[in-house]
Amino acid sequence: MDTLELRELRYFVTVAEELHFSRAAQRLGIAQPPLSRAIQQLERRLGVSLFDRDRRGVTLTGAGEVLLHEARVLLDGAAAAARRTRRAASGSGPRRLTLATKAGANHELLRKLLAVYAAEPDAAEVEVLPCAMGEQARMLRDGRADVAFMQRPFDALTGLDTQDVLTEGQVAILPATHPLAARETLTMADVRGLPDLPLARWPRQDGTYDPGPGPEIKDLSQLAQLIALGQTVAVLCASSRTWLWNAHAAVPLTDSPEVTTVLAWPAHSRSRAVAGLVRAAAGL
Amino acid sequence: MDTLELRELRYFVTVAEELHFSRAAQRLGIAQPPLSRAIQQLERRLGVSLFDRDRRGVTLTGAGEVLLHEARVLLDGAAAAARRTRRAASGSGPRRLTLATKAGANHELLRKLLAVYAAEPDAAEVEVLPCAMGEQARMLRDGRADVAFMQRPFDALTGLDTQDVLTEGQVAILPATHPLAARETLTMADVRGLPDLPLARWPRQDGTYDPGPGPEIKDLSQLAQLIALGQTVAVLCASSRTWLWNAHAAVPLTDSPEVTTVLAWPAHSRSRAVAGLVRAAAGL
DNA sequence: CGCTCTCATACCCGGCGGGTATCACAGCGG
DNA sequence: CCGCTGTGATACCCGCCGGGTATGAGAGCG
Repeated sequence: MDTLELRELRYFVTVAEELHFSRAAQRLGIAQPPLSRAIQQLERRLGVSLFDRDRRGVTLTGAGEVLLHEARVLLDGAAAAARRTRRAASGSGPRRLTLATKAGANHELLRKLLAVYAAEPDAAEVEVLPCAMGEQARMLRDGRADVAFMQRPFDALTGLDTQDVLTEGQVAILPATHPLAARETLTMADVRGLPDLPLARWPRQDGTYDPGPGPEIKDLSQLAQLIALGQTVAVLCASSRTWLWNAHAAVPLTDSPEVTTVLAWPAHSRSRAVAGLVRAAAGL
Repeated sequence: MDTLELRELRYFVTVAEELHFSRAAQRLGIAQPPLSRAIQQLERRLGVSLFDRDRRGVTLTGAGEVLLHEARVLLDGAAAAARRTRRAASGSGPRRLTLATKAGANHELLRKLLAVYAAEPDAAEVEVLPCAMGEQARMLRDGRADVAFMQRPFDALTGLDTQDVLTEGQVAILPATHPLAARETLTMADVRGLPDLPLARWPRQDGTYDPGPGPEIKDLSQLAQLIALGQTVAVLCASSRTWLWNAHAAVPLTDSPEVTTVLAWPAHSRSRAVAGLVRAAAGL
């Protein structure tokens, strides 16, 4: 019948990644024949062929590609479900929330939100978990966090629900000694392609960087250091001013897109505590 | 270990719904003892107790509530994954798309979108599937449709990604013979609480209706009929004008919230065809 | 033509998911 | 106070299925 099992999906994903039954079996810690059989069984159940095994190797069919993606989502979801359940049990209970946030971003706003929320009658205890650059989305998706501070349009918000909290412009952060630091405003064209000061590069979702001359940034303290040393410029949202050093200068950009800080949570969350926090955020 | 299995989750959900092991076992078509054992095993695996079994009945623990919700999402996801995989295989392939749309809404816009998309080099064939009121979301979630026309803020878009297509005001649709039909504009206050003409009521997500004097609407043809008969008024987005009868009159509302028609698709979709359609929609 | 590398097939075994019988316990009516 | 009823838990057995090993069947290749 219809009754997919996660074990089969785990097997399938491994084979689809390796495109090689023996290697996949090895990675799974089982022998090759049972793996072949499991995949055949899955194909029979779905009534669909997932791999083309012709001479010279195994390839995914169209349906296989679809299932590969679906299966990954499901497996991640299962791991998240387990984690959320464990967290709900282990002391934390529904009376405790974990909020993930960018390491260096907007403690003012967060403080205000937490203060407003704490005033609610049945407010949960909120644990704030600063995390690396694009890490919040993963935290939410895999169940380690209940809610997160993120930024549109930078962060990938797919599959998350959001509540806008604050919209603001961006500023260029440059060394205080740089000639442009004295200007009242700048344009993107001004900061892009300064021969002496390449624009810093952020990691994309997958952790890679697009090519360019600027340094590859891993976290804010590193960026701050590099700017102070006069080695790079960065473009950040205006509230980044809160953590600037003396050696930094922030100049508003007139033509950069606006950045909206949002509170984000997994689309299917039904936690009362999250709902309360969102209500508080909506009222800011 | 960590290795949840869907069979266990199915069992768990059934017990959680029945709050009674014997009845749950009956519904599952197995005997009670294996079911008890399966649940115990699940609890052991998670290291969490999911039910309180004291004298007089079984109740969910906090962690149990969390897992119940997570498990339902996962099981729905698994069913959707199977459906999507089968659809991807059965002829349709990635070269075919199913678009769900409200029965009577905005064929103009849809025609334009389909025309623009069809002009793309590798456009897929699009099958349009008109469906009942709030049905599109379910269609997307359970894998029967790839993409849908929906409306904000009416439809529940949780867990879906969207591309705005058109924003417009709302109009009151009333019998052509009604005194207010001659007015240039109306306000919400005008149409709410007309003694002779109660406002039509739409189903909510769960299929229930909020209380009120007006008739409970199931589909547009029914609504059109009732308005023509002079039995009700409705508030709809401006593009509803396309399907009006002679016996209807549409009068713009000045103070009703704007309605945005959006193209929506499951948050994790990676289909090239969907992406193409979204691109076409973005360019409208 | 064999050698090798693939995945599929054939076959066997042990564990686990399923069943039946029974227990332990709580409420309850006599 | 005592069975009776109905709950979930325990004990035990069985058959199937997931796992293993050995081998087959093609395809490339020296």
